[in-house]
Amino acid sequence: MVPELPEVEILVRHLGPLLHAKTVRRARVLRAKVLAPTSLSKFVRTLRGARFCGVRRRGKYLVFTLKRGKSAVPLTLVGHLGMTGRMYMLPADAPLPKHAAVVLDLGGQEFVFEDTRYFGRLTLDQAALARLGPEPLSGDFTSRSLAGDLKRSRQPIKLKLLDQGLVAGIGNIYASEALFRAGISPFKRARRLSAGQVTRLWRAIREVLRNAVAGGSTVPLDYSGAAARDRLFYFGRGPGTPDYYEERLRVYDREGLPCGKCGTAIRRSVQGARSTFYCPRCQRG
DNA sequence: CACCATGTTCCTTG
DNA sequence: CCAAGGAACATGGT
Repeated sequence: MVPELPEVEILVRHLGPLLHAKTVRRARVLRAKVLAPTSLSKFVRTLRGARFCGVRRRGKYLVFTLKRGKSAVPLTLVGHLGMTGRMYMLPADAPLPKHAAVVLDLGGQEFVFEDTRYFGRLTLDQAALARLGPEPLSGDFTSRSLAGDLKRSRQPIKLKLLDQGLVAGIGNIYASEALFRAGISPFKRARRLSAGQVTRLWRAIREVLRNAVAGGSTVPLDYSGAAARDRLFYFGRGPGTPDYYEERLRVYDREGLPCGKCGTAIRRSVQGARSTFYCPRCQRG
């Protein structure tokens, strides 16, 4: 499962207390690509001796704040998990994972950023944050602003929801889920949504994301992915157990299975080279 | 072996 | 200038 806003939110809450007040003794970079555009030497130089003071989330990004010595200006480290990224404290005397990209020595503990596909980032560059639209769970994201932004787009609404400049943090999974919840066809052009549909979509986006955060908060998690199933991103103890999070997804990856509302088989379609899942009966118009 | 999945950036096209 | 579409990235799984 690829991390989206809820998964990053859960991770940030988990990491906050673990990193707080820890000092970076040394930064080891095994894949300089994930630092881009920051250079390896600048990254290592800047982080050495810096002390974590906060972690927050913006869209799907993790934003770490650190301070060096007595300097009043905090420095910012921006992380993104891409598709397969993981961040966690390496268990004592565990070997480094095969695709470890960055390891921060915190003195007796090691913080690891691993990423099999290396699409993720851990960088001093903040440019990506400036391109993000409003936080969906904040007051900046309103039904009115959403309506205004959708009016300017001819894209199918499913694709538009993936635009991080429209609203930050929705990915392929929750885009399908929000549209199902709102009862809107993924193929409908953004500008063609009625006022009522925009309001329903706005509400559905917030509910779907909030529920996922709540779901992930109440379940035992495995942040490293070392277990047979990665519990951070499956949110549960595995297939067949009551808390298995994927079972709470209503349409994503459920092609051919009956819709929970009407029993019609869920369909899969491809939009912009990505899978879209929807109920052809509940999501007309 | 060929091909797919997938978020973001970059490049091209309209 | 802006919206939109598609390739590229990297690796493991099918």
